[in-house]
Amino acid sequence: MKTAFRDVKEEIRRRIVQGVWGPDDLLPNEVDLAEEFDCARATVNRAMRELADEGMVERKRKAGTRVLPSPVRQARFHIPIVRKEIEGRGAQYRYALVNREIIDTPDWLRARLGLESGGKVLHLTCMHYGDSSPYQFEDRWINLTALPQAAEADFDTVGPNEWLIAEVPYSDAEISFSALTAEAEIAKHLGCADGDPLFLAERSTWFETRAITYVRLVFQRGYRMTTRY
Amino acid sequence: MKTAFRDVKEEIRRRIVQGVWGPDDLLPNEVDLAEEFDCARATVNRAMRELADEGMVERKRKAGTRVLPSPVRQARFHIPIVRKEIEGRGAQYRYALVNREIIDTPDWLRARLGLESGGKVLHLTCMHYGDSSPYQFEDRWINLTALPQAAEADFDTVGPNEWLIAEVPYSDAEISFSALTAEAEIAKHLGCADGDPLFLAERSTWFETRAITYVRLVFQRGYRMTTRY
DNA sequence: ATTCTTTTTAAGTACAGACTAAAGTGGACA
DNA sequence: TGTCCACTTTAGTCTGTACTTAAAAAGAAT
Repeated sequence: MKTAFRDVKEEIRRRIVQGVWGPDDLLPNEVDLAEEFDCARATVNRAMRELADEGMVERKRKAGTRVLPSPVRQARFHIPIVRKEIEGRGAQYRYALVNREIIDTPDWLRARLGLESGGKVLHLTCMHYGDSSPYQFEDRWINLTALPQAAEADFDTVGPNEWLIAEVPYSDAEISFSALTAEAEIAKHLGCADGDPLFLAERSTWFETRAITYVRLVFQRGYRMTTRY
Repeated sequence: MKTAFRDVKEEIRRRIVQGVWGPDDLLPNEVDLAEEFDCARATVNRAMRELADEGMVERKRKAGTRVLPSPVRQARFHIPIVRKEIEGRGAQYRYALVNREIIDTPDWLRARLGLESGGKVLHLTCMHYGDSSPYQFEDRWINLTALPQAAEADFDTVGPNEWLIAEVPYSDAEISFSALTAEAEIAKHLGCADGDPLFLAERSTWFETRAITYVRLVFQRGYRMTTRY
């Protein structure tokens, strides 16, 4: 008997999985379960709290703990750093800056990041390769009002992602996945056909309400973002 | 002072965000932090454990707790039940069965689900609508060896997803997102143009190592799967 | 110097007890 | 009948103590 709370958690999970406690059923309260499992209430509490975290049960004061009807409500995706992802596959990582410009912040970007009008942004486009074959196209916009030092940074050798990680301590972010069609330029960069369907990840990040960057990551053809749960 | 552990957690998070403790830095140990915050070690432990869960720090016995270099490593996505998602937008949900057939399990499906050869599967295609406009195309395969009762179920009125939730208590799953091109049939169902890029979610589920179902969910044009963290 | 062993340190877990805060329940009252 | 408030139940949290375990560091043996 190594970790009691894990055992309790797995036993409760087992009973839910096997239908002993069906959807919307109310579980026994913590005191009773603690007695049944012969452990402290805190132990049962931890087990059930983690099950609630995972979306398996719902807990409310006084109302008790009940089994949620839908099997799974959430999945965790690990958002990889491109270089690590490529190296993790045993391939050689290569980065290249395609284009760099400083321009007035376009309206669509101001709207997306919630910016005041009038600032400048650094617009970078770059490519990430694995063993010389195109892996990801990066279209990056950095808010120079919040990060003026980005204008001086050397993005010829260091990718903007890694530069930002080192420069900005931490941030809130919004990420979304969707699909898009490769048009001429992206098709050329990614070495796919014009019109191919591509997987797109977009991320906006803020540092304490100040918008930092917005990025569009277009993945190679056939890319799949996968997770188990 | 309502919840001490939350305060501790937010203060630690603040220090990391603001760079007081930078990437790869070692945090003070639990005993010291407990003294600083004037609380029990268990309280600090809970705060740091949750930060570790969120991917902000890494904890190792003896080695202590250190700040992880990359700002965010993971994002949680809520996988919605189609009906709830549509109703949540205030739209009227409608479901329609497009096709139903029972066939020998195709090889690609056996490979994907890790099945023995020889069984039959129920293949369903259906549509989900919100306010009469197409929302999602569902291409569902149910393993009749594991779930023979599916052959008798009435999928004219109940969607396979909701039927499965009620029938199979719980399961492991693998989910992946990618992009695909609308070909004629799907374009017709989803009311988009041939060749449009569409967002695809695929999910395989198992119940205690027995494969239950594989489903391809093709979303309406322009669908975005979004989360904040 | 290298490898093995022991020690030490910091996190991981457990528990009993206590108090808090929601949220149903039911009764008093208008 | 309907509204509101006191009561009760149940999860949420904190504390202090104790013991366990992993792993780094230091020491010992080769």
